[in-house]
Amino acid sequence: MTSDRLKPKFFQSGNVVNLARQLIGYKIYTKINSQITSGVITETEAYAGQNDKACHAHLGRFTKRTSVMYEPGGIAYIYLCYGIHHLFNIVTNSKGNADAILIRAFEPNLGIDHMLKRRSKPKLDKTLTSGPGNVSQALGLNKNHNKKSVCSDEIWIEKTDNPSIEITESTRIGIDYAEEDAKLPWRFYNKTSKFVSVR
DNA sequence: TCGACGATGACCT
DNA sequence: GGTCATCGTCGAA
Repeated sequence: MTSDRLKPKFFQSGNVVNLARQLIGYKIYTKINSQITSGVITETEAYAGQNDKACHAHLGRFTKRTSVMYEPGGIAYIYLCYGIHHLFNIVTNSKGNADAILIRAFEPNLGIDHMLKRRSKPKLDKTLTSGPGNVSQALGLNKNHNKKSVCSDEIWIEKTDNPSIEITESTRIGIDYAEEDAKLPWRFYNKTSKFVSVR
């Protein structure tokens, strides 16, 4: 298994659905207060800018919150949901094209003790890092990391060559309001992993 | 200003 | 299966 750190150019591709699929099996790292945590991404969702009713920036909606999504790919979009949960997205595509990938789950690898502490949990189980709110909390991410690069020494992603991945596609979670776009198969997960929020 | 509501998760039965 | 905590953002007034 080889590893390569992804560069911003990787995230500036125009095909967010392809990128979301590719990220399954890649490794996400954060280094917060010199504590390194990492894991293998097991679940993602694609949000395709203005043509996607589920995306915050659909129809070119431009507000203070969504402005970060219009930046060139390779930075984080983190926002608060239900007043409680921070959701971690990666902005993709070129400047002006507001695409993003939501990271919904990963499989813990390094720094599990730090993640347990952040999540106030006694031991490792599936709920540590499945579900987008849990992902951000385990990695130590919050809205202070909004708009920061995901190709930096604080947050980065490594390409891996992992043959045991079996990718399944499905509809996205929690976006019933998006009408026909709610049916798009833009959620991807690794079938062989336990660390997936919904099957 | 203000009211409605959400890309959820934890805990209960 | 169901309930509910909890608050920033947005758009209407």
